[in-house]
Amino acid sequence: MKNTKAGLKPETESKSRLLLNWYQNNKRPLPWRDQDNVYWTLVSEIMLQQTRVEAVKPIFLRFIKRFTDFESLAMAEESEVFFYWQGLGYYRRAKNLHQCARQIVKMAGVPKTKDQWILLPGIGDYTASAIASIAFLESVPVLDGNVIRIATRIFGIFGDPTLTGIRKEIKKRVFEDLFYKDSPGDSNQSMMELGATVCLPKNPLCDQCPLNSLCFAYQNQKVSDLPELKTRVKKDLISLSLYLFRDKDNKPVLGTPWRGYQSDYIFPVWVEGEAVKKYRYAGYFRHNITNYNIMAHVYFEDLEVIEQYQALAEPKSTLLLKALHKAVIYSAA
DNA sequence: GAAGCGTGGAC
DNA sequence: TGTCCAAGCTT
Repeated sequence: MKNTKAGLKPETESKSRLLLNWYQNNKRPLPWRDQDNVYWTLVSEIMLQQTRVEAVKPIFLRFIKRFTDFESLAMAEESEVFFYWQGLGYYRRAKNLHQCARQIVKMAGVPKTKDQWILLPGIGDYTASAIASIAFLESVPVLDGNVIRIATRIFGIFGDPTLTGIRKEIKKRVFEDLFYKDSPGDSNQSMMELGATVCLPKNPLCDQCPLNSLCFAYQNQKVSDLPELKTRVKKDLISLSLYLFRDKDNKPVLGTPWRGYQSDYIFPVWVEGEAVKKYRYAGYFRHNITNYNIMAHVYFEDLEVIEQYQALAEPKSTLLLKALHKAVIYSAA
């Protein structure tokens, strides 16, 4: 009855051990995985917040090539850090990561424990636990979207997982049954890897799951009913005017009179007095962000402002790139 | 506790 | 095309 490399016996082995064994045989090779580089671990964990692995890969490689370590990142200008963040969204993460590097280089040494990491900007319970367990082997479990999904299915935990009570129950069951305390880094990654590659939100690959014979949802036909996530609020469709113009310093600017959105990186604010300028209408496009579906109408001052913008080396949001594209198409026609 | 915060890919 | 959503954090 010895265990083979193909798999352990579900009847006799703990779930945490089964999961760890599955992970060691099935983990994806990732640029930041098994590298013993705290800086890389930090950068990857921040980039992976609410972002898919495939989207992170190329940007991570470019980022660490330009900013090779904490010192290199700390010395950089914020605008250049934003530039290398293009395509990931949530630019506040880049701002906080940059600040992390600047704080860390001033410290006596790199933080080690979860309690130390969580004090840094943009690092919450999940990220602090992930770094401490993966880079320093601190025995602390993580609770992210993947872990919540696999745990609610395996144990049959119903109810909104964002509620404190449900969350505590998930955490308890994970700690008791899924987390392998002697191998915290790999154990945490084993739970997340299962959620990311097998226990998918939709159409999960249950026949490939090492825990299917022990899974409540699979055994009771409840896989598509868990986790019980609350439905999102319906997004408002808004009409928005975007203006490409030069400010008083002759610098190209994207302006909008709308102040309903709280990101001055995505929507630079309207400059008072610009409304008196004459604009040409280039057309419209759709842009969907988390809480709004936007119908954007593009106006531009003249052809020169478009050329100036294209020559500008500063980072451009996707919204700005779309607006520029629309103006270029119009001009060429 | 709930809302706000981006982007690109899958379907 | 629209909808969903992916290794969360902050206020």
